[in-house]
Amino acid sequence: MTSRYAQVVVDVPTQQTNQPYTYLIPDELAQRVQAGVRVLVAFGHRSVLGYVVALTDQLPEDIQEDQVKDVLTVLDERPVLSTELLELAKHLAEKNFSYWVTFLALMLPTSLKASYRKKLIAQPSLSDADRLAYLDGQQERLVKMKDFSAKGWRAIRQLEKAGLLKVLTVIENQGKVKTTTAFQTNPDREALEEISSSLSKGAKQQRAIVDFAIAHPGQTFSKEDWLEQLDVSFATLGVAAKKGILKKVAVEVKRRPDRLADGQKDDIKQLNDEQEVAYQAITSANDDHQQEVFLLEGITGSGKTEVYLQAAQKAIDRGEQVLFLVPEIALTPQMQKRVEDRFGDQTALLHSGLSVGERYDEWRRIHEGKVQVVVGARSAVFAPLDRLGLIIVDEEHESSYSQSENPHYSARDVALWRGRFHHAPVVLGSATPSLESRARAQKGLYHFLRLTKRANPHATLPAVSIVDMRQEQLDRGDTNFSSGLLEQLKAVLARGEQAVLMLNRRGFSSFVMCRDCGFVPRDPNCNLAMTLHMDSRTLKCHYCGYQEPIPHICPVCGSNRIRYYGTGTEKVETELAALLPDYPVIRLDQDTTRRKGAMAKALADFGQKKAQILLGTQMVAKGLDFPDVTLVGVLNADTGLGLPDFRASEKTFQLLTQVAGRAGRAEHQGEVVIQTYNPDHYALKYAQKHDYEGFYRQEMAIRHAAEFPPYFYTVQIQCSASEENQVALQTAKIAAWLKKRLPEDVLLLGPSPRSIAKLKGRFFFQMILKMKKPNEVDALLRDLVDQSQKADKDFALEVRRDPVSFM
DNA sequence: TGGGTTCTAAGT
DNA sequence: CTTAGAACCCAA
Repeated sequence: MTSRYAQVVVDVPTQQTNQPYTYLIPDELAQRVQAGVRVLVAFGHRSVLGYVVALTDQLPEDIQEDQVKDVLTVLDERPVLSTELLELAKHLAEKNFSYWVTFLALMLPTSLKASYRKKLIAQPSLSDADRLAYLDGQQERLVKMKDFSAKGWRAIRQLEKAGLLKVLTVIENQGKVKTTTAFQTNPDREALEEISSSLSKGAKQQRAIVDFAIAHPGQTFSKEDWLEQLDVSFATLGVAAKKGILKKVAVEVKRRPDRLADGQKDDIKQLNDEQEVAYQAITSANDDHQQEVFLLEGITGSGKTEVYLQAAQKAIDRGEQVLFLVPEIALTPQMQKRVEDRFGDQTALLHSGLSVGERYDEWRRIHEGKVQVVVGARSAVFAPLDRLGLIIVDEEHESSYSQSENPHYSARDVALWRGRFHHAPVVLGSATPSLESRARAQKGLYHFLRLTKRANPHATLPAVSIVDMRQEQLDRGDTNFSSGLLEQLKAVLARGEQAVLMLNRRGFSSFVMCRDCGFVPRDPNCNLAMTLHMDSRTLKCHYCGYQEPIPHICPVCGSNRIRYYGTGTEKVETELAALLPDYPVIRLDQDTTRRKGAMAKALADFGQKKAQILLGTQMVAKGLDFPDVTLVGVLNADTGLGLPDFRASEKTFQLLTQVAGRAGRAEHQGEVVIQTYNPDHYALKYAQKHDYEGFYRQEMAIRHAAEFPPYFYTVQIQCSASEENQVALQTAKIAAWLKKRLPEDVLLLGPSPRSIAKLKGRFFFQMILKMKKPNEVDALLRDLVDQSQKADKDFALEVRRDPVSFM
């Protein structure tokens, strides 16, 4: 029994259209209209793409039968979105102050997104002049909206009204299927034998083809296979096709992203007792089909990956699928390789580095159910898997899991949602869990698992030393290399081992620091590092807007060496070349890795020991595993601490722990040198001792006292416009409007300008709300978003729940 | 979002 | 009085 109506969410991302509309399903489309297919529907005075979110036999109460229009066409043979994803999109739109349709579109590969075209068709009485002007002299023409001005379109509508022209809306399906030429053998044996007998004696190749065809009746082989198997040319195959021995056919080939697997099976490693406990816990949760979330806290090198992979294998063995999320796939090539080695062709890869075609094909392999494991970055969390049995979120603390542009969402939260939906266990893994997750484990909301030993029993944790750069500067002047680090570096190089040097350059933010005592000016209200604004010659707090002039003398020690802090990899490279002229350096930063594949090449070169020194930004901290690296140097641990963000200590601790984990992963003892102007900072002290738990306790106490997450929830309201006065004024108005309506226990901080007040010709202001209960102000914020949308066009407002950074 | 309607200011 | 552009509104 088919339904009468379809509930359709139309591709018009606005507040007043953020709801399903009811359309009549015409009889001839009854079989094809299902929940999750894309359709073309008439909407207002035009045709738009829509997503069928449900089928129904009932009309909404306030809608009359005669108001309902027909579904015009169906674009998909089978649903592209499952009921799970339809529901998830709705949930995310509500939670993140966005639109249902925005998330529906986000879940599909770009090639399935709507691309509207107009088809102009000349009618017989159209004048030649008009035909030339609008149709290039053709009978019909496909055009985009922007091909004509408003005036042009008005003229076209006039012609349409006069019956001289027809205008149709077309939706272009951008998903192009790639094909290759193949040849199918004639299944008719008798016909083949007849052809065989008619061949001349000299036609040896044709005879070989016929014999092969008789041996493999009705089978299809790609042209490459033919060329290889029979050693014939493409032209010969063409002749065979003409004779009727073969049939030329087009076969679909799926574009695949580059594989890193080299055909070697990744060995299944013996789990140690801690790994075994974790593995058992995760896989038995899978047995009961109870939804459970695991926080797997394991020091660097403790073999979390092996636990993931074996748990994944178990899920696959019982016919379930695995979703494996990594922060940025380009930065974790070694992880990608291990998954591919272990699971081979059952794996699909999804991330932003793929071409549109590759992405579309990988998505379709998943959609067609040909894949058991999906590895990917943030957006892969929407992979169309319908038998999910395990979700892994590796490095769960990474901020790249949160999308900071519209629509905002956190892939980690989506993973938890999908885990609940499928009753599948979710494993959040990290050496340095986010405080939020660790606190939930503390409360018993997550099952807490710990790996405290390195998986390689011969590998020990590196010895970490902290170098006070204030003293170094006094002794040796302005330098990026302390004598201690330089000495150790020379020793490592002499032994033929390798070193990783990290220059911490997080964000664009700049701040002021005293070179003598390490003092960083902080604002008196929030105790956060203030950001340098050269244009106004002031320091500003980005939470509360407090500002003061740039000091010229350090208020603590009286030194005049208090100034802007920041340095680049290039500068360091030059200094390094002067200090150690005989050793080549591989540089890894945004400049050197912008080109596709440049990163992988640099890492491969380092792996083959073409250079002994790897110098880079934070990206060297992630997931690299080179056995000969025995020294890690952090040139400036402080930059992270100076960020205007309450997470500054947490991020610094995570980064230091992570980069320290690159040293001594095999038999050699590793060493880590951290250079800093704040040698007594607790984040550094705990990183030195490899003590995450200690850091966690101290940081939690600080967050509690300062009323920050995870004790409080935060919402960021960001306003922007092209005129500075305009934003300032509007934001102040909104702040006043909010203050009147906010419940007493919700705190409003700001408004204040962002650290980069002007970006791409727009000015930014922000406000922060702090509250005890997560959803206290949702209705109010929803209201605010609605109103701002209707107001001034130039003025934009974004609401971000639990922002990862307050830059 | 886009297309229609309506309002407004400039053009003949 | 006509016309072009901007502002506003609505959609099953």
